Amino acid sequence: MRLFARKGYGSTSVADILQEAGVNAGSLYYLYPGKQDVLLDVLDSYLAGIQPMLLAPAWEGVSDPIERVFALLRRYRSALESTDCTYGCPIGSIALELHEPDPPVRARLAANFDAWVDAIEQCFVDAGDRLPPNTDRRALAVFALTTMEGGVMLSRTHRRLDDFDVAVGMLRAHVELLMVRT
Amino acid sequence: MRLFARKGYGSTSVADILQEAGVNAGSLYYLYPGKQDVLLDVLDSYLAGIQPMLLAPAWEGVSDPIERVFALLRRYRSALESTDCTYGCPIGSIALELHEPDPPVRARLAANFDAWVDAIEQCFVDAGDRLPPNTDRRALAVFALTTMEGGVMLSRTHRRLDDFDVAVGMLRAHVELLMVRT
DNA sequence: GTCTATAACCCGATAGAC
DNA sequence: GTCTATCGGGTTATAGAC
Repeated sequence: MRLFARKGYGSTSVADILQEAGVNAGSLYYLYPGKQDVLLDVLDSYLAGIQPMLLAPAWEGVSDPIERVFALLRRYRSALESTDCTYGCPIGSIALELHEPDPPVRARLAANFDAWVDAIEQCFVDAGDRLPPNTDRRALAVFALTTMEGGVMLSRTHRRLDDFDVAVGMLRAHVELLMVRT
Repeated sequence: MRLFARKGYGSTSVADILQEAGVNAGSLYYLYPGKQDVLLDVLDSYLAGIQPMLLAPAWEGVSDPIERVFALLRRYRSALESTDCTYGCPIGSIALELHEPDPPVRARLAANFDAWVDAIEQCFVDAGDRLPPNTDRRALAVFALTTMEGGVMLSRTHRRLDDFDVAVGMLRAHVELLMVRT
């Protein structure tokens, strides 16, 4: 998980994994048919960890549903900040690294995105009548994800937090415009 | 350019390039010191092509500056549509594929993003007083780029246009909310 | 289950003839 | 300038001892 996040899937060799794990080839291939199955396991772990490893820490002490959206985005900001903007979202990185069909991999990437969007959609649902009644809360959640992923991409490229902050700032402006107009 | 867009940089071998170009190794290495220099040249070509190859066709018959923003986004939608959502923005793909520092590559990716944002910023500037006077037009342009890149990422992963359309729809909603409030 | 050694292959890059 | 042939090294995966 650590290696795929830092170097991507293709640039991580099996030898890298063996060294990082302090294990020899025989052990890995005893557990996994091949390298791709390690990735599948990693992606399953991300999915299983969304609630306990991502949302729970991000939302500690934050009960307001709208603020929870931005508290989650702040987690990604912290990841960028603490790595000098070298990595943000590992799912997004692998998603754009994937060029072959690879259905099992893509299905798990999609499941991760879906779970993320589900959680944020629920925040906007919980916001209730603070948003106009006809608000498409699912669409807002998708928009939050595209904003985060796009912001991470630009910040990683420019090696500065600016673009991420600008994108999230615009998202907040949009949500606040919606709320004002209720 | 074609290969890097379809398969990414790492997954494109020099042999692939030679075959696609109908050329032998000696010729390529006579012109380029190595594979990475081919990428640099490709990225320079993208930059040089932004106006004639991307903006000009997108904006043919579209003079309204706000509509030009969405006409450009429609080009990316077409790219997704005509490839069954297998690729969208080649610059974004390479940007997230890049994990080493690689300053010369990153500088060119950044230059491509900057040129894109510059062009869209100019659209929002040209929109003049249709937007509130204190509108941060640069921020709006960055937001348009993150929306496109995030939308492409999700649509590629899900292999459907939905997420791209939702993200762009939200961006349009935001711009229209701004215009209504003038 | 874990080890070491290695098979089989593909990679980027080079040498040297023409 | 372009060709063919190949070098040296890294890749995933496997074989077989323990």
